[in-house]
Amino acid sequence: MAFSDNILAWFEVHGRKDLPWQKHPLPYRVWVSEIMLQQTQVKTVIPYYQRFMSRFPDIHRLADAPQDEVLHYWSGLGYYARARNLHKAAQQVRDTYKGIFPEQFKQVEALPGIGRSTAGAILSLACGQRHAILDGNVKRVLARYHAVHGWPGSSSVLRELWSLAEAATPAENVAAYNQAMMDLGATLCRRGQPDCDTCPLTSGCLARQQGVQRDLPSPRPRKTLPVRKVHMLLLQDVQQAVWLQQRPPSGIWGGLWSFPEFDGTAAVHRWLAEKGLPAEIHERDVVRHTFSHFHLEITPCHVKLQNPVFSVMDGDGGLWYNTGQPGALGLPAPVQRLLQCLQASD
DNA sequence: AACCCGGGGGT
DNA sequence: ACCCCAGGGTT
Repeated sequence: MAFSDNILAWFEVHGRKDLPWQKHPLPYRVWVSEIMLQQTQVKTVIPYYQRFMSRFPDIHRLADAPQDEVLHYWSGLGYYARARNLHKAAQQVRDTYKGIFPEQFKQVEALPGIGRSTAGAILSLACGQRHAILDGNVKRVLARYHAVHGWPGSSSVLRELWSLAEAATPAENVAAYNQAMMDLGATLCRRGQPDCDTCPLTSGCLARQQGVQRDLPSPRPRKTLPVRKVHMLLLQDVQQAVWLQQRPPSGIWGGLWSFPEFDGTAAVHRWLAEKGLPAEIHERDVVRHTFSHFHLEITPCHVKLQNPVFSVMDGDGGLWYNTGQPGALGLPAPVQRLLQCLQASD
């Protein structure tokens, strides 16, 4: 029995077939789901996907929306470049392809945020074209089945896995096969506790035969993360609105709205003095937020204004954010948490 | 605290 | 070809 027949037979019985993006798998819906699923698990994605699709039901609605609103619907998912690229790509599809998602692999892969695996996933799942995919789940299944050692992020291992993925992809039923591989990796061939006893590939799995399934795929080489410290000014006006500034278009939290940042308390005092604002700062407990490549230690500096602000504090790309009637803006997860702390303490 | 993730961009 | 970057959730 061929590898793919085994997978397909398992999928018939155990595969997930009623995920929101599987009901009417148009390219746009599969595209949005694949971008959300790139760094995020299915369970987390589902509510975001539902909200996103009800606000942006088609490519035109997404392309025509302001970026702030796209980021608003992405807030909390992380990796905001995904949302910025998705938005930009929707505009490219609108302007270059009259709003119709292209069905040529090269054209799909050329869209921002779509690489080889995502292009393959969209065109196989939505259009039935034969393309291999290689997301984290498929990497894990293949690395174990063929006992491929080494970190999948290195170019040699990645090349090997792509070659195995291409070779395993059947000519027929590619959509079911690709979905099945992702499901198998997500539900049975898990990273921590693989359920080899119920796996359809158990007899041919080399890692299982060698008893190394828990060691594959090899983990990424780790470095100790540096710590960056920052002071954030939580400036609250008489109506409890909070001053937020938009971050630069790229980099951490690109395009999202956050508190003004400073190197230390002295810099916060200087900023307040420039604006003629009172200088009574209440430092809160440090909040630690971990990124992939550093820890961020945030010292929240709470300042509550007693008098209405008459000066318009523009020119800073800022706004007064009213938590009672929140606008449609992108907010990073720690900013949302700090805003909730403020509300709770009122 | 360590681990996972698909793609973009710089050198 | 080989780095680094990015943000959450899960274990």
